[in-house]
Amino acid sequence: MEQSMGQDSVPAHGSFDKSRVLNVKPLRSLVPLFPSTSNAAPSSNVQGGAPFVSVSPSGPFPPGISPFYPFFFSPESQRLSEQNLQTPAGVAAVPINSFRTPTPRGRSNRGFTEEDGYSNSQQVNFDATETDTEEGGRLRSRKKKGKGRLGSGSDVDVDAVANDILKSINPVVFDVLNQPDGSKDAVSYTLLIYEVLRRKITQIEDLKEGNPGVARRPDLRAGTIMLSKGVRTNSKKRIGAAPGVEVGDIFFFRMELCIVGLHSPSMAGIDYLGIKFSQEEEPLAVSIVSSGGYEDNAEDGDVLIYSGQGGAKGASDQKLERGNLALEKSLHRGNEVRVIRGLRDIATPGGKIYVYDGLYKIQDSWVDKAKTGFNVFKYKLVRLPGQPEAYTTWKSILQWSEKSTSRVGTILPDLTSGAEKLPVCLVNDVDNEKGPAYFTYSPTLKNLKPTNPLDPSAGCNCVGGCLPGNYNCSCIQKNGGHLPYAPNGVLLDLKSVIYECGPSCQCPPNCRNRITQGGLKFRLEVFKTKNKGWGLRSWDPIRAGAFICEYAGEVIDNARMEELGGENEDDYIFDSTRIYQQLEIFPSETEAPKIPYPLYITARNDGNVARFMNHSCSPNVFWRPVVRENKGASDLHIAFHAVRHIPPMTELTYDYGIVLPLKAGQRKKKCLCGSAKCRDYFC
DNA sequence: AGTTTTCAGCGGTAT
DNA sequence: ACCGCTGAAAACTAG
Repeated sequence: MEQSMGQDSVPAHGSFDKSRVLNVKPLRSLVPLFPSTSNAAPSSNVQGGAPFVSVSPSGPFPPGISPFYPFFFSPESQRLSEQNLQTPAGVAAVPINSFRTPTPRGRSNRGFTEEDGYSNSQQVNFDATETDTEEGGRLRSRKKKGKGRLGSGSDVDVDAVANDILKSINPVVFDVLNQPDGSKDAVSYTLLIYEVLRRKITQIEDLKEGNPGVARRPDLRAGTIMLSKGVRTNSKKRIGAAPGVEVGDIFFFRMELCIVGLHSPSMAGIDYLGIKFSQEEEPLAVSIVSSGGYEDNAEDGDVLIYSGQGGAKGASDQKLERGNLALEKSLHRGNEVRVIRGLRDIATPGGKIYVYDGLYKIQDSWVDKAKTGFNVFKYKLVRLPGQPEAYTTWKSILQWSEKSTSRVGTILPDLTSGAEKLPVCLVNDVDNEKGPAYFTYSPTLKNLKPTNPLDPSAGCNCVGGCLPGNYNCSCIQKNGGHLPYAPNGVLLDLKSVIYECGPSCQCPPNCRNRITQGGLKFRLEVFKTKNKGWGLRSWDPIRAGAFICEYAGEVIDNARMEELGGENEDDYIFDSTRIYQQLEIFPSETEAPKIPYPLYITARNDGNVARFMNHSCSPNVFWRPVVRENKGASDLHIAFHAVRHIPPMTELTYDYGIVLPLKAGQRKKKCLCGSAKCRDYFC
């Protein structure tokens, strides 16, 4: 049964209403910094040349390319936004044509030179004419494909689109990627670009029905394109940590490990330095992926018994060669080996998740007999001390799932009192505070006033659900001709407004165009942070683009909004009119966000988990306006999605944005996000 | 749940 | 240039 979408569901059943939690003043990350005065110029707040710009995620993309996340921007638009730093709202839009302007050679190439000595065939060339190496590669892969995939012209589409996407990346990004050593930014950019490519390819493939039986692998296609164009980081194989990849980082595809330089083989479990490349006399192991495919076992979280490779699926003895030899040599050498743990994730259907578990050393090796009776090499790896928790966090969560009592610091097992499909627990393991201030848990928007339809229609008629390629679907039309979500529900592209199906549509609740209407999909918890009051995090891994929650609360009008400034300040306001700093590299656009109309929500008295999300200048969550058709009018909601893959127990944060100009009496808050790109305050 | 099918990087070896 | 190996991943089959 579908969860009530009513406007005012406030579950308060039983004699004790647990949704009213103890009365303690919430802190969030709000510490008043300085009273707003007219000359409190934020000059010192713009660090690292990152301007506050008004960002519209819909931007000058060529036809057929819908931008995915707001981190692509043409050099032209970037220049404009810098020029218009002081008046972000008045920036002129970049004409679509300007996108097509050929990037000057020197510019587009400057990110990739031969200085790493590795990129012989990796010089970036996004021009329509392909390089020799690229041509060769494509011919070769065609040949390998043989009879498959005949006549589908999909390669042309994909390559053209991929080139257009890569061309639209800010050259500054390539400067970062081109550093011989990786960095957090480089890893982040690489993965974001990969997501864009992969999803775009998914979308293209999604459109053409047919070709059943042909394994479409957008993950591999995207990876290949990036590797061939040199859009990657840590391309030099090395022993020890891969700079920019942090212990605990999660990945959903083997190709992701590859492009960030964590583990280069696309399939094999052991990565090693061969004799040729290293100056060494012997091969040395660099990293392993432990996926449980062999008869491995782990004594505890810090010890791993890893099986060697080969042996023809257990039908013959393994030999001391390749990866096995490298592991043996590394045992004697005592060098560090990166370990990636592959896990089966229940939430990800049929999917695996890879957790970077940090550096290990090989302590022992022996020959074992497999069940089939053949020889298997075994290696005992021990985790180096002093590294952040990673794999053990997953094991802890598994334990909590089995019996909730084993979790220390639990205040409430479910602060929603059943209002959500999944419980949201309340935890404090840092001090004695018993919970945030009173509020009523409400998963939906109250006081929602459907307003003038943006694009009048009676809703769609897709009785069986909206499907890609159905151009008769009015909802698909409003989204520019395709569904905004992938089959697994992640947001595929980032228009300024997402048009979902609504009450007026004929499609069922499980329609793929109703992703934000199904309630929580991840087990979230509200927890006490060390210095920012209460915060929000997830027990489950969250993939980039996944829907997390909407901003619930009471919709208020502009007049009421004015009252809430100054003395009566409301720390639980969502204000769609704020100005947002570009996310990381983001931003693209120069026109203001095209939200249909200003939306103000207060979650002080009524709200959902979103009210606990703290601000960060380097957030891992972003929001999009969602419009749903409702009896000839439009409902507007705010949906939060993951910017990138978010490991379990990582705090969820979004950019609160800033108010320009500050209202009378309104104060700026000292930002405690601690990110390297912190702009010191927010509103 | 198992099986089948097509994947793509990279070390090693042969040109 | 090729060969061959490989703890992938999706789709399909069977139960």
